[in-house]
Parts: sequence; C-alpha cells; structure tokens
Amino acid sequence: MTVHSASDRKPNGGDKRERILDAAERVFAKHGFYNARVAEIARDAGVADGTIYLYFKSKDDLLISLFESRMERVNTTLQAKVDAVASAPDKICTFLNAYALLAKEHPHVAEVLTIELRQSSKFMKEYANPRFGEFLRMLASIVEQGQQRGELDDGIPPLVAARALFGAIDELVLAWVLGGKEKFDIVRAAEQLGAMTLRGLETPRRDP
Amino acid sequence: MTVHSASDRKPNGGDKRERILDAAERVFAKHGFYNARVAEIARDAGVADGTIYLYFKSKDDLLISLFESRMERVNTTLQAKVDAVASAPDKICTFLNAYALLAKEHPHVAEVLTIELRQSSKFMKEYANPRFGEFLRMLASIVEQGQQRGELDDGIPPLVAARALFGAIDELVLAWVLGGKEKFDIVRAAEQLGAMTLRGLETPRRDP
Amino acid sequence: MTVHSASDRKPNGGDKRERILDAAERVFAKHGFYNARVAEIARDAGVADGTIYLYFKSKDDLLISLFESRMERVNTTLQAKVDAVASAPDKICTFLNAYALLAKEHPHVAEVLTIELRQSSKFMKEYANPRFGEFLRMLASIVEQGQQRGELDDGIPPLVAARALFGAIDELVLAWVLGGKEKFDIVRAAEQLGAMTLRGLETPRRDP
Amino acid sequence: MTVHSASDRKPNGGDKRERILDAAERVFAKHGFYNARVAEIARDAGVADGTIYLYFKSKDDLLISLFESRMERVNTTLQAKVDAVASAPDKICTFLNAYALLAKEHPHVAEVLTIELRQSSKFMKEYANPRFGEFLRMLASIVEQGQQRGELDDGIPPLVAARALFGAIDELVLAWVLGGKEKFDIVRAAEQLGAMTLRGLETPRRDP
DNA sequence: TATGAATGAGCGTTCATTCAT
DNA sequence: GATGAATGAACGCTCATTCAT
Repeated sequence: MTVHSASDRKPNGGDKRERILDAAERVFAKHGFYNARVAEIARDAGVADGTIYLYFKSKDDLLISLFESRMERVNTTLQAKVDAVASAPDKICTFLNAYALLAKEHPHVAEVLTIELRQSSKFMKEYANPRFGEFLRMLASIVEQGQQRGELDDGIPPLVAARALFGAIDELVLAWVLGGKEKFDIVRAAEQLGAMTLRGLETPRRDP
Repeated sequence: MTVHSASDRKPNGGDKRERILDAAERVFAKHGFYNARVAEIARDAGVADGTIYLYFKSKDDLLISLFESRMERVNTTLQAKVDAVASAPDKICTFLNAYALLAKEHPHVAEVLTIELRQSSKFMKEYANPRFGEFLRMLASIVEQGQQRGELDDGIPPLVAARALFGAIDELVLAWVLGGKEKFDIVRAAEQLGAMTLRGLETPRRDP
Repeated sequence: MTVHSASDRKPNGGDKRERILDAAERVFAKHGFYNARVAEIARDAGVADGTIYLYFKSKDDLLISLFESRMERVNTTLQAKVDAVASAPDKICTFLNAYALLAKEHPHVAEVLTIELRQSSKFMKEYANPRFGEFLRMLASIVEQGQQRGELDDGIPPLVAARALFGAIDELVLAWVLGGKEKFDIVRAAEQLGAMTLRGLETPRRDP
Repeated sequence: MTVHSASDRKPNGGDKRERILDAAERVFAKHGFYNARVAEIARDAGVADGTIYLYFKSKDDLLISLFESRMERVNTTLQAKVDAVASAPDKICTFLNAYALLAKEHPHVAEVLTIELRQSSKFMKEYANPRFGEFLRMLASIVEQGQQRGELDDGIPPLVAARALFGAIDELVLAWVLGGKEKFDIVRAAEQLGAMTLRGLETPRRDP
C-alpha cells in the first residue's frame, strides 16, 4: 500500500527524508506554511503521517530544515558562479543572474523562500536562519571587496547594499512567481536590475 | 494619532471600527496574522469578540481592511510629498525617504505591511489589493516620467524598476523592524539606497 | 426607516405583538425553530430586535406563544364546526375535514404545528402545552360520547383513539406540507381517513 | 446488544463507529439533535471529540447515519415478522405490534425516530431518507396487496393509508415515550389501533 | 523503522439577549 | 415604548502530534 523501495520518485538522491522535504517544498509552495497540512505532505511523500516525525521534530522544524536544505544549495551554486568571475561588478551581475536562474529552475523553492522566509524570522524567534546569514554575507562581501578595490562606490555600508540588492531581486522573483511567469522574463529583469544597480538609474549630468 | 477620515461603515458613526483596526495592527504585528487571536484583538480594542464581526466579515477581512486603511494613508502621504518636488530623481529620493519615515513613525504598520502583504496575494486569491497596485503605479509613474523627460535611463521597464525599488526599501525596513532598530537608522539607509539607485554602485570608469 | 403606523401588513387585527407572531410563523415555517434567527423575525415584522423582548420573554416563549395563539384559533374553529353536527361519526369526519381545511388555508401554521410541536414537549419541559391538551380532549370527548351513545365501538380508550386519529391526520398534513401539495389533495385524504377510521379498512367478512 | 453486521467504514475494523452511534442515540434522545453536544456524545462513547470526525463527516451526518442504521434494523425486523403471516389484516396487526415492541425495547431509538425524523426531511433537504421510504412502501405494499386480494377496502390509496397508519402508531409511541410509559401499555394500544383500523370505530348499523 | 488511528487543545464565529439612548 | 449596537458564552470542527502495534 505504501512505497517501500529505497527511492522511487524524482531523480533526487532519494531517501525518505529527502522525499519528505521535496513534498514539503511542493505543499508549502502550493498552500503556504500555515495552510499546509502535514497530512498532505505525508501523502505527497508517500509516507505515513507519523513517519514525518521520525525525521523532523515538528512542522516548524520541517520548514526550517527545508530552508537550510534549499539555501545551502542556493549558497553553493551562487558562491561557485560568483567565484568564477573577477571584478565586483561582474560578481554582482553574476549573482543576480544566478539567483534568477535558480528561481526559474526551481519555482517552488523560490516561492517558499520568497514568501515564507519573512515569516520565519518572526515566528520562530529562536531560529537565526544561519544559511540566510551566509547568503547575505556573501553578497555583502562582494560589495565590501569591491569598495576596497575601488570598483564600487563606498557611500553605502556593504550590508545595507546587500539587503537592498537582495530585496530588489527577491521582490522581482515574487512578482514573477505569483503574478505572471508569462508576463516577463525573470532573467532579463535581473540583468536590468544589475545595470540599474551598477550604473544607476539617473542619466549622467552633462558638465558644462 | 488615528485617521478620522469622514468615511465609516456599519453601526454607529463611531471610532470603534478604528479602534479595532488599531488593535489588529498591534496584534498582527506582534504575532503575525496566523498566530493572532481574534479574541486578543478584541481585548486590545476594548470590545467584545462579537463586536469585531459587526465591522468586519471575518478575520481575513480584518487583515484586508487593515491593508486598505494603512496603504491608503501611505499612498496619500507619499503622493503629497512626491508631488512637492519636481525632478524624477528628487521624487525617487523623496519617495524612499518618506517611506522610511513612515516606517519609523509607524513600525507596527511597517511590520504588517512588510510581512503579511506577501501572504495576502497568495492566500486571499480573490483579493487584488488595489492599494498596493496604486502604490506600485505611483512609483512606476515617476520612473516613466523621468525616462520620458530624459532624467532617467530608459534601459529598464518602469514597473520592473518600481518593483525592484520597492523590494529594496521594503527589505531594509524589514531588517530594521525585525532585526535592529538600534543597529542602523532606516532613514539614513533609505538615503544611501537613493544614491545607489540613482548614481549607481559602480565607481565611474575614468576615460583616458 | 421603520414602520410606525398602527397596522400595515396583512389583514390581521394588527398591533405589534401580532405582527411579530405573524413573522415568527413565517420564519419558523421556513427555517424551523432552531434555524430561525430572532433577527430575521424582527426584520420580517418590521421591528427592532430588542422590541421582540418587550412582548416575549425569549425565543422559546415566542414559539410557545405562537402555539397558544394558533392552537386557540384551531380549537375555536374546530369546536364550532364539530358542534354543528350531531352524531359522533359525523363529528369525527367534520373534525378531520376542518383540520385539513385549516392546513390548506394556513400552510405555515400547519408546518409549525406539525413539525415543531413535537420538539416543544421535549425541550420546553415546563411547558405543558395546554391548548394541545384541549385539542386532544375535544377529540377524545367526541369519541367518548359516541361510545356512550353506542355510536362508536368502545374497544379502544377515547384518548388512545384521539391520539391515533390526530397522529394520522397530522402525518398526512406533514406529507402534504413538506412533500407535495401538488401530489395529493389533503382534504380528500382527510375524507378517506374518515371513512377508514369509521368503517374500517377491512372488507366485511361474509357471514355464512 | 448492538448490531454487528459485517459492514463498517473508515478506520479499524472496530466497534468504535458503533459505539459512537449508540452514544448519539442516547444523547440525541436525551437532549434532541439541536441541543445535543458533540462533546457529550464523544464522552458517552468513550472517545475523543475528534474521533467522531474520523467516522462521520459532521454532526448532521451523524444523525443521518443514525437514522439509516436504526431504520435498517427496524425495516429488517418488521419485514421478517410481516412475511411470517399471510393475510393483509394479519400483516397490518403484526406490523403495528412489531413496531410497538421495537419502541418498547429501544425507547431511545423510538424517541429519536419519532421526534427527529420530522426535522430531518425539513432541514437536511438533500437527504432523501431512503430507509424511511422503504418503511412506508412496505406498509403501502401490504395495503395494496390486501386491496387486490379483496381483503381490504380499496376506497383509500395505499400510500395515504400507509401514511395515516404510520402517523397513528407514531403518535401513540410519542405519547408513550414522552408522556408516560407508566400511563399505558404501548403494545396494548397498538392492538387497539389495529382493531380500529381494520374493523372501524363505528358500530355497525343494523340492517332492518 | 513505519504506520495511521486516536487524541484533545484550541479557535473563529454565531446569535439570543441586554441596555443605554 | 422602541431601538439596534454591543455583548460574550457557547460549540462544531480541525489538525499537529502521539503511540500502540
């Protein structure tokens, strides 16, 4: 009645814990954390309700674990791509581009990170969300280094710039994920955001 | 302290509706929509549980009404300030500054808008959130006009720029509201974001 | 906004108490006692919710008063018609016919009496329903008198016969009221019931 | 004491569903459907509140299921006894007698069927109450067959006779159940009703 | 490990009734 | 008397979590 073979759905690494995380990803994306039913996740994962509690302490823990898992992947992917280019401006563009690509490839992940991440820091007070910290620091480091090298303007604290940049791309992803994947191309929008961020929105004033 | 706009709905001409909205603002900010108890809102407002249902159809409707009410105030304030300056770059800086000021003055509102707004579009599908549409269009209009006047670079669609800009300031507000009102000054950060947005992060390449 | 003229709807005698009873009749018939809202009765009667409590102690009392009022009318009508004929068999037929006619003319009353009367004795323990007692005794008296005069078989206690007779006509009215006023004619059915009651269902056994 | 028919629905093969129905029978009989508390049924059944909802969709469904269950038993019992005698008059007497006996053995069932059945057709519109239909058709069939065989007078449509007969015995049961089990014997009353129904109430007119 | 039936605390909402005007 | 806004107790139902098997 239940699946017993070691791995059977999705081409993921595939033990039971992973299957549950995948199911949670889908169900949280579909209904949002608060409206998601643990029973639906279990059904989706092909396990019994109780089984989830063998791998996760609670529904909260399931969300947190999902964050950790997905953010880890995001961080690894971004770090690799960012490391592959040299200048800070290039790193920023690469970062934005890679983030948009990830969202495009994993819209469920994008949905969960974009929407539920905000709640997390609020309602799971004890959860510091270390991976998100890493993520932000990665971005801040790029800015800081660029400033030190003189590639970037140092009129803004790196962490503020990083927050703003993340907020900008995140909001674009949100609009793309919820509103209209058909209405615009998120990768193209990320490029435009890159240009705006680096060269600025203002047209240069002509010196007399 | 509270808005006394002529309007008002069901029973008496009174402030009870407003008191409930104020209480909802506090309680939603404190616990988040899903963890907020209607009974706590009632207690906070100094009314009976049932009274809330004389003014609002449901807990959902209460949240939606809170959005409408507060976004209306936000839109009105921003529009007035933006109208008071002439150039698009100035309007953008003014916009960011005014938004930051509002957040500083009404941190509960900021918290609710920042965190719950995202859920709303997802779980109250039928709710189009017209005020937030207005808000975005206001910002997009500034960009569009600036582009037409040649004040702003037209390499980015106005709505994408507007989304990105909102995302940036919104994330900064989120960080300020949740993380550390003591750690940085949100108004100062908004200024820095303005500069970054207009002049760009990249230091100008020197032409030989 | 509200009606103030002494009487204005229905051609009844028409003070406020009567208007409320009429409204209760309609609303109880439509929704049943438990699903009827006092507020709907008030609206229907054209009075404020609170006004009902100037005339009736509670929702229960409203139902009880409705019983008394309508049963009184029923009893008066039936008694008059029954008194107009002489023999017990004729009285019984008249009784059944008159009851069916009343149901046909006042289907709302029929609905309330038929359906809610049963609940009443159960859930308003203290309410003895004196009018219904009168009603039953009227019927039992006819039977008793008939038995004493030798018109009716005395193999059945009058009260048992009265109960049975009432149950029979009441169930027919129920079927007619709920199921299908178009499916059969309640007055005709009452006649058939009269015949069955008096002459019996069984065809006479031929004596050798 | 309880029916153990093979059937059964959702969770375990168990008697829990039956325990809940038994409890509902008691509690509905005691307070009536609308005044019955689901929590009391649960307590009475020795299960948790939530458990009820594993077996029944709602409180309404619980009542409906109770009808089905008990009427099924009633129908089976009556059909068997009726089949055991030959003539229509005998079948009618048997029917009445058996119904009275059932009421005497299961007064709670009698109470629920007698009182709540009437509401059901009104407020659970979608619920056609198929078992009660069967019940009535069983009775109508007896009459119809009797008429065809010449045992019974055919001056009354079988369904009207069936309704009337059911109404009569049902009202007697109601009086017995609510008013006074000590005041009269329901089985004796059923016999008297049988005689009245078959031979008629009227004393035979002497032919000159 | 895995199961899934069972649990029961918890909450949004209703609505008969009250009472200040 | 008449109003209707306000009250708040009451309850059906949900669902995360547990635990006997």
